Amino acid sequence: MDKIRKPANSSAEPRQGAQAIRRALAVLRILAAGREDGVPLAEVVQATGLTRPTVHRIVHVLIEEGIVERHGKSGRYAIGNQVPELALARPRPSPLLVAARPSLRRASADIGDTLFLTVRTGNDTLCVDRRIGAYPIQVLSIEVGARRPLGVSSAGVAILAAMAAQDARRIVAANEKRLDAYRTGVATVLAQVAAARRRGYNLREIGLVQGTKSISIWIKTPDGRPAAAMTVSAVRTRLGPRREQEVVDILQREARIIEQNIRDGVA
Amino acid sequence: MDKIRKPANSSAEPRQGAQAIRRALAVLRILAAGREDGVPLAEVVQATGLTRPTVHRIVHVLIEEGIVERHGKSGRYAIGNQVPELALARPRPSPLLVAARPSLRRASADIGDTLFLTVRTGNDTLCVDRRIGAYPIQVLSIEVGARRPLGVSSAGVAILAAMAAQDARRIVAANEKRLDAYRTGVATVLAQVAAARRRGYNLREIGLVQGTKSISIWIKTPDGRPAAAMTVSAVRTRLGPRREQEVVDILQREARIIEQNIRDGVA
DNA sequence: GGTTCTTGTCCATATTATGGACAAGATACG
DNA sequence: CGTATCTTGTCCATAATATGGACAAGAACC
Repeated sequence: MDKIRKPANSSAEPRQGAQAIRRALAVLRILAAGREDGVPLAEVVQATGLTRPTVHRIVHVLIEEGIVERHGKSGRYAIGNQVPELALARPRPSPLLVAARPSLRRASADIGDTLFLTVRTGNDTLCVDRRIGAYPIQVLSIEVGARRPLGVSSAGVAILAAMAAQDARRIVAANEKRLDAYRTGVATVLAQVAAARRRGYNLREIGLVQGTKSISIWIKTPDGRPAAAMTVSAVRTRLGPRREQEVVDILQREARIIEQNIRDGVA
Repeated sequence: MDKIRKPANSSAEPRQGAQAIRRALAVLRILAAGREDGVPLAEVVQATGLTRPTVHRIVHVLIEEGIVERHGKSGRYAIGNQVPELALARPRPSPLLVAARPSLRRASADIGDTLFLTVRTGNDTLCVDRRIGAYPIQVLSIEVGARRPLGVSSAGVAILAAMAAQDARRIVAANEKRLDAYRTGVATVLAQVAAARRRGYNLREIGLVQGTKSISIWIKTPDGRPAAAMTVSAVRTRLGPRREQEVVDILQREARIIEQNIRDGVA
């Protein structure tokens, strides 16, 4: 009699026996979003959906291990020294960054406004590169290292727009608890995603900073899933309809080149 | 009736309720020592002292979470992309690095041989900076990011020599299982530590690479505990007794300056 | 086509992590 | 200066989780 076997863990069904580790990582990712300033315990509780004793325990164990630090005055929790230390084990920049570098240089020179490269990491977006353009007014709101729930930033909406609608919905739903903090919600995000999907790129008329406008173009890996987005942010007056189209053309051209580089294994 | 309270967790008694998380971190640190190439499962088992099913489970959960990667061909496990991503949350270089930078520049210029800055992290040493000197023959064996059990590298011995003998013994004992891989052992290491303590710095006549010689000077934090070491490595012929003393003088001068910078909070 | 590696999986079990409830500081307010 | 309202910290009985012994399946080597 044949035994019925599970299909050899085909990367979808979650492996069990490590709840605590997964939770610790969820906590870490929330702390990462707080950058240097860190995050108060209550906010970690809210964002992860875990109970307070659990978060407290996890965070304090991570402190003992040097993975998390606590800011003296504020009592906020932040990513600790050991994390960059562990990161040193990977000396080389990510393949994506290598593939994108020449394009970023070119596009930044051609456009002259601030250019961001934002990757998807789990349910977050993470800004991994920023190029300042030649034009004297630059939008510098987002810094390298900035991490947000997918759906909050212009780049995040673009990335969601480039995946199957169902996947996008699942991710946004998973981020629901975290969206409040950014004054948005599941419905708003999904509407933006739908609009971006129709348009072929994402346009944000009202940036996080008043009077700015952003254009985001997605970048897909060979398997067809979006891995990143390039975003141009500028004061609104710099991005009239005509120039908008110019910028979109440049970004789309470069996005295709980056995708080609990834396929060719330029890394 | 007064309740007897534990002394408010004075940083020594280990907090419990997170065995799995601690184990996962132990695994990560071993993987970090493997750098890009990674580490086979069996070696992680050996180094951590955990059972194989446990390590297997931990490692695979970390893969699902993107914290660990697996190298296609070799099947070795290595630190994954998400770790540097998390590290981006700490944009600023460590205070120690800031405090040490000018001294490294000066010492490298004065000495002309390869200069390393190595920090202690847990029970490991981690090379965080390397300066190539002007002399045409340079010892480049150790790279930035290299991680070893405390006691294996010249810098590690120096750091152990600068702490209370008892603490040093405890750390070396904790690393016992990992020392085999480097062809050394508890007794050898402790002998080297004792010699370095007497001398005031560490001297290694036979470097990991044949025909090289290393000098390591420790750097202490204001609380008196060693946090790092500066090491000069050169071909043996470059470091006769006279020049050895010169190099030691320079390194010791700069070590004191770095310690002063740390005290003054130059960061 | 065995022999010896290393890696992967299963599952009963004991150990561990969990979270409700309570406590203690901090900060604001009348 | 008391008390109300936060946020953070701790305890401990209990359920649920992680554990590891035993077995299985690939690789690699001869």
